[in-house]
Amino acid sequence: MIEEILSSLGFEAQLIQEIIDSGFTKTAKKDDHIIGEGLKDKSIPIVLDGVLKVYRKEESGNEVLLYYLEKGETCAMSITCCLDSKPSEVKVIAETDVKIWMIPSANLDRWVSKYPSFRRYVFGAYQSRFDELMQTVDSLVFTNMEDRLLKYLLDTKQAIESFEIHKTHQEIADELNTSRVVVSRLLKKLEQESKIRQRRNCIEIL
Amino acid sequence: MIEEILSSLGFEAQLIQEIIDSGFTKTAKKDDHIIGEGLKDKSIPIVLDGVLKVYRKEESGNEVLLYYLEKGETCAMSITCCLDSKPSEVKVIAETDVKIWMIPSANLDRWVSKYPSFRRYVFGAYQSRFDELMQTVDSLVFTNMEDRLLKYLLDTKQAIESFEIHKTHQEIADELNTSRVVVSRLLKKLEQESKIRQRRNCIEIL
DNA sequence: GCCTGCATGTAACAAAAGTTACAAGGAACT
DNA sequence: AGTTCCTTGTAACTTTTGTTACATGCAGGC
Repeated sequence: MIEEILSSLGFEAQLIQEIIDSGFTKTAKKDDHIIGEGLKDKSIPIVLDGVLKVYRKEESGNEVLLYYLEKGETCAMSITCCLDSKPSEVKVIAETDVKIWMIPSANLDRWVSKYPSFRRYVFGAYQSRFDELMQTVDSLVFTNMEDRLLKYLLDTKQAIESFEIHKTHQEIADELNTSRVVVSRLLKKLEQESKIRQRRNCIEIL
Repeated sequence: MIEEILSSLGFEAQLIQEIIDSGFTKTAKKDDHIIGEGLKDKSIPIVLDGVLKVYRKEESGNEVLLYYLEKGETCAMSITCCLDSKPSEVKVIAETDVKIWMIPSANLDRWVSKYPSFRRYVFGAYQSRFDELMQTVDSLVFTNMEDRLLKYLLDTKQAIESFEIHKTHQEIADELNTSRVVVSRLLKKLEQESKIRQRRNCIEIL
């Protein structure tokens, strides 16, 4: 499985071998912490299966969802954190049960130097994360809460590959850093606009 | 001057020579467009002197200041944009008169592969930009407009290395994507709190 | 069936930010 | 000095978002 994914990322056979020889699989259950909370693994995660979610954390405990990481993707944050040995103020949580390939960060520099495909992958990862962050900024600066919520629902649908999102209003409020009442109010509005349908613990995207 | 700066970035002598041989100086006046508005130079800018500001742009014309780039810094966006040949939705403007060293992007991949110091520089640039973006996200999600404005003033003070900021309320409102009236209101409040002093066209940080 | 706990709905209010409109003050120019 | 333009101040109001408090409703265990 790991070979398949690495190969689909365009990696050279030799690089694939090196990655397989030096890394290991890690599995985690839904809602497990992958990064943050003191877990400063000196490793870069590549998602093999499932979905991770990346949060920005504030000292005072507030947090907000930045973006999802899907199959084949990696956490650009982790790369620079590892290279710099800096603790990051992000938190990574398993959105579903996940399988992750952990690459010890010691190899990174050598691989970037040696393998064009790895350079492409790493720079591509940065590009994707920048794009996601920019979209996050957009929705924060330029849109109201209703549109932000709708974008969140669509992003989630995309990440979990399902039209049914099993979350409570409180959980959604936490990810958007707003309050449950506001989420309930706006979901009701979206329902009246026939963009979603609601059941207990479940929102269906139409 | 360019040697001095490149050397202060920790670059090897040979790399410095290559950069000097393959790039060129570009000067721009305050308020000139460096990137955006169709200028898709296939080049990476390194700031030699002065300050650049990087905006996020929306289709509908709205925009918001993301961060400043100071001496020795580069635009991480440009790097990935060049590597991917993707048009970016950012805009870079000269905050002061500036001198910039332009590196043709064709050399990037080779240098990243060949020079450890260049890898460190590029990854460091990404790290810094991520950090700045995270702070931008923080001020958007977790703080009110007054604190956002104060952070903006302090960041600006830092970038231009002066306690006196020569901008109108309207200009500040544009950079924060809010309205002039709101800025005037909050600046008055900050003045009453003795955090700033105001004169026409000038805000003094206390 | 009947608790109990969690999830959702809703009203009423408060605070923050955005909008419109107009007044007033300074600077530059004739 | 007087005119004009740009900048800032301010009032009054609307809209959006957040808060508090309480009601309703559903699901699972006893």
